[in-house]
Amino acid sequence: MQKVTPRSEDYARWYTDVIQMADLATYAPVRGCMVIKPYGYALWENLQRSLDRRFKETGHENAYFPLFIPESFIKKEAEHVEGFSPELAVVTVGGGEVLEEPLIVRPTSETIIGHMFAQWINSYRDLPLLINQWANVVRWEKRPRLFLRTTEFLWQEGHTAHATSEEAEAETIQILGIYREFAEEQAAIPVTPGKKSESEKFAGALHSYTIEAMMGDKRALQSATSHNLGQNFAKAFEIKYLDTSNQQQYCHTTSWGMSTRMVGAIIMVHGDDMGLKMPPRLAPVQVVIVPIYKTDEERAAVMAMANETHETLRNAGFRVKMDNRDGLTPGFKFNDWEMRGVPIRVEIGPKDVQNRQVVLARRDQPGKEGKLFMGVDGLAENVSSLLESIHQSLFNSALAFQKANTREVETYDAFKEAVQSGFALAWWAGSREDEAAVKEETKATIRCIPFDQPGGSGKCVYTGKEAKEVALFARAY
RNA sequence: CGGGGCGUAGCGCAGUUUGGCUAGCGCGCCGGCUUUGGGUGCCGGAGGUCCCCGGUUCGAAUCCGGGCGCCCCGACCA
Repeated sequence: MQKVTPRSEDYARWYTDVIQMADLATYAPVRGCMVIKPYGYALWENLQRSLDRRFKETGHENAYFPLFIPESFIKKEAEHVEGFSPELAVVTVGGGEVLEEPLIVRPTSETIIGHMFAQWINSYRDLPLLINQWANVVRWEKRPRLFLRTTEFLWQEGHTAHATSEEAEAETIQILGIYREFAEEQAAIPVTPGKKSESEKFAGALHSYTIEAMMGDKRALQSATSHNLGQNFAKAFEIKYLDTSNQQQYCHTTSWGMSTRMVGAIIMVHGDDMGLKMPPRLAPVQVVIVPIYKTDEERAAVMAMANETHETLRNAGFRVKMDNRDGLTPGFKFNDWEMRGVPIRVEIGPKDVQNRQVVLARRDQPGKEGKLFMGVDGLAENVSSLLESIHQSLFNSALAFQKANTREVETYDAFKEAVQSGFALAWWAGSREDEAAVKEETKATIRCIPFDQPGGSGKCVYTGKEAKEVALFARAY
């Protein structure tokens, strides 16, 4: 097995190396598409389970809508069609015959779900309608990258309808809170929640909200979005209800999503030159056991204790893997599991059998410093607190990195320097055109207007006009 | 869509300039021995439409023409 390209040498290659060497995914024989391998899919499933639980706890229900959307549906909302038409995959032939109306392979499902909502909603009593679907979508991207932007990707898309503008806004914000909580508490990724600028918002939305995270190369990644669609789609699809005074009213709708892109975030936020670091709460394998022996005699004793340990930890509810592969040296296995990012490795050798102890090695502290001896008694408790501590340490170092590379800037010169490598926080009162000019000159865009504002006012970093809000700028994926 | 690179074993590549013997190497894979507390070593073996089509030639991975595909950088996009 060879080593990954160091991050400092070529970050993009490091990223694709890690994905393939850690066995998360591989290129498919179709341009821009990937095969998610079992280890990568297991991570996605853990992520899915965790998010799904949160959606259900807040009253949402899962459903499933068709992969194909009639072309005319896409065209009903003006901004929506303009935003998405360049990246649509279109089916024109079915069963050997040219279709009367082409079918779009869904790039997102606002339109077809809007069409169904119009039929399902009649009365204020039908509201709110809170639906989520887990699905694949297709966007014909010009420049695909594994997990970050693949032609086909997996995601969840929530779609809700409400009686009032206030309720729709509250839903949009609530969901963003769920995404933030998920990112921080499950994936150990600190994020900046905020509002999208006019030019960055979703095609057809009133407002878009986002959580932005800083990757290991100091670029930003939009990790999830939540949109208040206002009445735009309700009007396009006639989603109406009768209010208590028997008046027809348009609904206020929302949509929100998190995708397999999140896997890319996990790789780029935590990974190092030895490979992945899986956040413990989502890790497909939380603990790997590596038995070490020379003779058959040793093997019998070591395996007995290794199996006992395996069972103890499994019964305690951990995701445990026994690496009893023959013919591979311990050193090889250590490196292999470090590449895969398993948070805790348990080493058991003849010496440990004698002393009724094991060696625990933590992935976030490489080498000897991360190793500690631990008695077999009470192992499960110790593993539990160690996993917690690893989660915290991953989160803390990601947060420290983000803070160290985020600068508050007042002049445009300082701004330009800051966004070369990192985030810049700056007062902003510019127009859409100003934003485009900044992008042209620096490649940086407004990632969001953070919820967390200093208050008061300041001087816009670009126009010099009086500004009431601070924007977060960065180069983004 | 613009620029660059590449297509030869599962993966990474050499060979192509200057056509010629049975198409090689490393990793991985299979078998055996050896080794095992930080990427063991040795021996043997399996594995190929040299991207595709056409042409030139006694002879093409190699030369000529056409096509296809993928990757990277940029523009676009969320």
